Amino acid sequence: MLTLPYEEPDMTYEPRFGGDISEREDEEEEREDDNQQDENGLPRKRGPRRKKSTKGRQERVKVRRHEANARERSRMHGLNDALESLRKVVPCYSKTQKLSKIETLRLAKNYIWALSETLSAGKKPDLLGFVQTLCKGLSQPTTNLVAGCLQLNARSFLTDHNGEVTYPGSRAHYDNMYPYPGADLGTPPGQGCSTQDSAKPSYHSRHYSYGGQYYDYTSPEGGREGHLDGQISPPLNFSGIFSLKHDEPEEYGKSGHYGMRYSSVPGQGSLSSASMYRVSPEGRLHYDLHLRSAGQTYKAGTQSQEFDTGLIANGV
DNA sequence: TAGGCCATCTGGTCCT
DNA sequence: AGGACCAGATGGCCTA
Repeated sequence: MLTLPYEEPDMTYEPRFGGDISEREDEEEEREDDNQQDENGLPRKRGPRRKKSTKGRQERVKVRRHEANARERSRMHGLNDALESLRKVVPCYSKTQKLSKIETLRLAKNYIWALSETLSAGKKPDLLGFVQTLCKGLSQPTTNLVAGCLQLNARSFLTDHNGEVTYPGSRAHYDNMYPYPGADLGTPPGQGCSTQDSAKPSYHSRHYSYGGQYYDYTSPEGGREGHLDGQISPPLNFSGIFSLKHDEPEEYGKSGHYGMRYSSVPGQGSLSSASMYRVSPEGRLHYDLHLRSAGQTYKAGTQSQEFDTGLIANGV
């Protein structure tokens, strides 16, 4: 929040701007400080000489304070800009429902951790585990937001009272929770936060697949995939596109960028036997892993080149 | 209305 | 000396 332009704070002194204060006056006052006794007549202590406060000095102090305030504002704006950039590359970016600073940092940390785990494991990630990692330590609203992006029921992976996620740890568990994708995925796009429990999807026709099962699901908007109300980039979307980041900030196209994308768009390429997901032909879950660093692009899932993490590499 | 979040000011500390 | 960085204080805005 920006407040009104800076106004002069009340000072205990009253500097006069524009006053005719000369350096000579200060020099004279500094000479006064050379006095061997303090104001109580006691011998002057060692240490930096206390300069007598004058209007000119007060004015300069005030000006410096003013400038320091401006620098501090600028510095904080830069910090906030960086934080905004971070918001755009972590899952669940929303212009209308911005993550708080602390939640952004937590989610970013979890995101990095989850991606690292995925890479080091060298096998397909368990979605539920991935999301649980993402949501670890996050507040309930943010957890709901992530759930909304994924269109999962947050209750299924909420943390316990100790702040630890309760992780069922099995695909069977997940399948039991969601025997049918519309049954309790609950949250239609755009209602991911806090309203998901009450949302009853009755509009399923889009292809949906996970864990070898194949479903059908359609967004209430009539097919605009991944559309969330105000969420211009639902990076984690479970309703046809599972995308950890599907709009890429410009700056990350220029420099290094890590991103993952899952897509079920038919005809966008199939997976090899070593692919992350294999589903029905109509709803192939396309998995991409983009690792862009120093101008290089690593893409997994569309070609049959082995990537040393176990993923399929392309363009290496 | 309380609590959360935020922007800003401010003074202290450290570094160049 | 001056700038960067930091943390505490303060007050405004928003939401449950």
